[in-house]
Amino acid sequence: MGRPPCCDKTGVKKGPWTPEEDIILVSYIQQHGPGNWRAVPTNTGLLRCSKSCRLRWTNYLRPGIKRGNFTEQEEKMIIHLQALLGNRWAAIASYLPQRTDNDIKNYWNTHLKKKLKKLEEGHQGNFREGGHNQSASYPTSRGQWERRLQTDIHMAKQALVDALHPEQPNCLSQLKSYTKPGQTSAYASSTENIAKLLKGWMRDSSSKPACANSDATQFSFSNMAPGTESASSSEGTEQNQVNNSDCMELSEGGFDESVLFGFDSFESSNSDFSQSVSPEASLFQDHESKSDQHNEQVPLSLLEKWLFDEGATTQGKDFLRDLTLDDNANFF
DNA sequence: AAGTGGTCCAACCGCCAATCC
DNA sequence: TGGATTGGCGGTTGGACCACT
Repeated sequence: MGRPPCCDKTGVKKGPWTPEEDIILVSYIQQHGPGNWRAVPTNTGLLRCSKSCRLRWTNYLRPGIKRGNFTEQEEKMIIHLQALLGNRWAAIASYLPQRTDNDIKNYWNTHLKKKLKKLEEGHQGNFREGGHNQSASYPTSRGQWERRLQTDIHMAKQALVDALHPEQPNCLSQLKSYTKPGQTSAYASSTENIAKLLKGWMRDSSSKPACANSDATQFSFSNMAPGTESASSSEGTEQNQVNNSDCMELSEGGFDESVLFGFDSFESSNSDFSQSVSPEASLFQDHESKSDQHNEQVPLSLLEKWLFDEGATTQGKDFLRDLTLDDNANFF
């Protein structure tokens, strides 16, 4: 009856992953693609639970993950999606495909919660200083509450529109926002060893015939390439922060990483990566890419559709309907 | 230099719906 | 059909790191 256990509870290694384990996992996924996690520990010999392998892949090794500081736009988007969706980090992450739900959750818990709390306290403090006893957040009468809600919705609407329609920054400006001067990415430093270990192996793999799911598997190293870069140069911490698919021109390496890792096709193809994010996000991405092509932006309708389909709260529906009717008209 | 407290984040834990056999 | 298991998710933890005393 049922399936065999995914892994023995005994003899399962826990704790931080070593570069060697990463290499084993990534090379396995390169050959077989992500999925069937149950088979991963047994087929690779990794002393890890299948769940641990999946988490390591999705949160760290998966291609297309952007490391480093969150941009202002991402921050805004998280704040307002969190307001709309609650702590549904996976759903929120589907709108930020380069970020993992874990990253977003961590960022929310460590940065944004405090930030919003401070703002709220500051807001309340101002009210108290001004002689108001009521909480700014919770006006007592229904009329006040409704006015407050309308104001909040309007503000949220505006900020979400801002977040969804950033002035597309170029790579260098993104680069600046990802990394403070002198800051070293923990990811980069931790993957540096992986990169060193991978360096020779990847060159070999580039000459191997592509396997059936080569799209996905070549991508597997897209987020490792910066480590490779840093391994071969004395600095390059800023480069480590940059999403390679966005900023290939930053590559100064001796070989063409875009060819080696298949960056060119990464964003636009029907890769495993795009399939691995939610259908909504894929739609979203698809429209974003189309928007880029036509220099116009349409993602709001998709956000709206998704929330409607998800059975979002009536408030959310009203908000989005309002958003679509009002601000889209203004915006486009 | 050592101790302390705060911050950050990778990884684990537990729950649950979906899937398998 | 139903129990076992997987895969996905959100919450939480533990340790590394840093600033300050």
